[in-house]
Formats: sequence, structure tokens, C-alpha cells
Amino acid sequence: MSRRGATLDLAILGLLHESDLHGYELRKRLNLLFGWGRVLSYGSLYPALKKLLRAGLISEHDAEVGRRRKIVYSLTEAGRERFAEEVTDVGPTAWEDESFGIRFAFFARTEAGVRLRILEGRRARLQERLDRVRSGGGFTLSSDTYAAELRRHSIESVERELAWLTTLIDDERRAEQAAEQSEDPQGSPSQPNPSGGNQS
Amino acid sequence: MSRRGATLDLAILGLLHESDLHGYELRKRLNLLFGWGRVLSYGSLYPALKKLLRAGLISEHDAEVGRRRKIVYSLTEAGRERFAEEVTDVGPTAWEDESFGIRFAFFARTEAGVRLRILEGRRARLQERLDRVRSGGGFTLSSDTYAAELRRHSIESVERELAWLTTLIDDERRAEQAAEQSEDPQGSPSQPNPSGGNQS
DNA sequence: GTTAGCATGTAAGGAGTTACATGATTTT
DNA sequence: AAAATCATGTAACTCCTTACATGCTAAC
Repeated sequence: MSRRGATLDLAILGLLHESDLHGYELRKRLNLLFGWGRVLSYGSLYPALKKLLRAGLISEHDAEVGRRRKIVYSLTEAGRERFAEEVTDVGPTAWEDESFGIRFAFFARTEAGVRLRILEGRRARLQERLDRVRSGGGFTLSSDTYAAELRRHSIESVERELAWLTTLIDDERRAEQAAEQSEDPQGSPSQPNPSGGNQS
Repeated sequence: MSRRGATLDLAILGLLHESDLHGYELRKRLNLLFGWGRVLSYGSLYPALKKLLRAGLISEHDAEVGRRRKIVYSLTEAGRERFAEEVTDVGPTAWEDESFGIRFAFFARTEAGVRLRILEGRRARLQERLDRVRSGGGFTLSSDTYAAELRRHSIESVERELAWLTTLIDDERRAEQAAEQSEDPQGSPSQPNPSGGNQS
């Protein structure tokens, strides 16, 4: 269980969960989803789609949109189940940068308990990193101005990320307690309000 | 020229530039250098060392430190030259996250002009990313609270990175002009003061 | 009419991981 | 005495990229 590099597969299943898509369009959305650095190549995408197809997790059907020939992919029932498993299964790779980003992007379709575990796991891992870097392993990596500045900036970035995670965790906890108290009278799918709106 | 994935090689050469090291110790330092996420495995490191050895860029000699047998690696003259080339050669991969981080870490041994080009190239690339994400390709990636929050947070992070780069670029420019005016009377290796000290 | 973007793929190869394998030394 | 950490490696495999290959449509 818990394939290590199933990151791309999971992202594809997640996007197809929202709507049927063809490869070219899928790629654009994937690039937005985890495009922070990576630009997915067709040489990765199409073979991945073929693989998911063979595994029966998605199905294809030809379509003629406008005047263009397209191969549109849909999630099968098996695919839907696999997505649910994969998103719930908090394996040891779920805290990695990319893996976390993708899981977070699909949080709306993730149980509240799993959300909390993922957020807390991620926070623990970042804290670990921060401690490791702060202590510096004993030695100083060449004390020139640039190395020092890089270190300073990296630490600051990780600290910011940690603060963000803490806000999210607090929101989740508050929402969970609110749900427990009112025992969900309307059966509304719990969706707390992550990080009060400071959009510039 | 400009091997695409020479990231690890460059990092090894850079670290050996500062002091001779054996594999195990090298790995620890590499993990601090670009350990933001990645933890380098021995299965990558040792073959990479063998490769550099075969290429004549480093040399090995056995050592007995304390009571432990170690294989200590040193940079050869060819290795020193290669490092200088590689760091100066601003290929199309120099703006990638990891590649940039490593180049920046060794900025103290990089010409002022090259430093500026790398910083500006990096900024341009991040700005591009930001624009792409801001415009969102036309559609909205599922407008649930979590996806929106992820987007918000990602944009904020990139903006912060951009601001940092701008500060660094300004510092470099100021230092360059100062050096031009005084025409380097003492031949001091130009090293500006990156980002005025806001260490918490 | 030519450039840009849409659309789908394949083959070869690079860079790294995991799992395996071994053994010495230091700390608990 | 056991566990942790130091120290070095190999083989198989995975994931992804680059480069190649094709052809259609929309815009300038």
C-alpha cells in the first residue's frame, strides 16, 4: 500500500473528481495545482493516464468539442474509491512538500479527522527541519554574508509556514468542537474557515 | 554544455572547495545546504562521488581519524576550474528552485556581474509564475475554501520571495556602483551587505 | 501564409530513491 | 549487551524530463 510517488496519480484523480477533462487541459490545471516550480511534461502525463486507464481507475471516451478531436477522461467508480483511500491513507510520504500541497488542495473532500492529522503531521515535520537547521549540526556552513543570509531567509520562510499551519490547525479544532456541541443538526459538511480573510 | 541535472555535482564541488570531507560528513552538510525537503541518500551520494572521481574533478585518499577509517575527498585543480565554469555559466536551469539555492549559497565565490544576472533571472522567473497563477488561466480551480486558501498562501509566499530578491538586487547594484566610483583602491573582493539585519 | 496554440503521443535517458548488504565504534 | 551512529557501498526500480514525431485549427 501507499505507493511512494503516486503524487501525480492522486492529483489526476482529484481533478477528474471535479470534472471530466482531456489531457491537454488536465496538464494546464496540474501546472496551476502544483506548478510552483515544476511544469509537467506530456511525456509524464500521457503515460500516467494510460497507466490509470489500464488500472481501471479512469475511463476514456472520444469527443468532438468545436472542431477539435479530444480524448476525455472520467473517473470510474474504482477511481473514486482509490482517491478516497489514497487521500485518507496518511502514509509516511504525506508530509512531503508536493504531496502535502496536493492533499491540502483536496481537503474539501477529506474527513475532518484526517485533515487534522495531515496538518499536524506536516507541522511536526517542518518543526523538525527547523530545529535541525537552527542547531546547524554543530558546524557553520562557511560564515560568509551570503550563506548567512540564505540561512536567515530559509529559517524565516519555514517559520512563516509553521505559523500558517498553526492557524489552520486552530481553525480546524474550533470547527470540530463547534460540530461536537451542536451535533450537526443540519448534516452540513463541516468546512471551517481557514485563516481569517486577509486578502490584499 | 551546461548539464541539466548537475545540481548535486555542483554542490559537492562547492563544499569541497571549503574543506576536504568524507562521504558521510558531506551528506550531512548537503542536507543542510539544500535539505529543505530532500534528504540525500547514500545511494545518490557515493555513486556521484565515484563519477566525479572518474572525471578527475576530485581525488580520494584514505585517512584514519580517531580510530575510524574514512575516505577523504579533495577538489583537484580540474575540479576547481569546473566549479568556476559551472557557477559562472548561467544556463536555462539556473533559475530552478534547487539550482538557484545552491548557486546562491556559493555567491561569495561568484563574480558580481554573474550574481546580478542570476538574481535578476530568478526574479523574472518567479514574477512569471506569479502572473500565471494570478490570472489563473481563466478558470477557477474549484472554489472551495481550502483551494482558495492554498492559492492565497502560495501567492503570498511567492510575493515575499520576490520582495527578498528585489532587496538583494538593490544591494548588489548599490555595491557595484560604489565599487565603480572608488575604482577598487584596495582590491577588496566586493561583498555587499545583503538585506539589512532583521534577524529576530 | 505563417506563427501560435491546441492536441496526442513515444523512446531514451537522467537523477535520484528504496532496499539490501556489511561492519566498526560509541553511547546507554 | 543492546542500540545508536559512523561509515561505505550496490542493484533494482521509479518517476520524470528531453527530444522527437505528428497533425490540426485559430489568429494575425
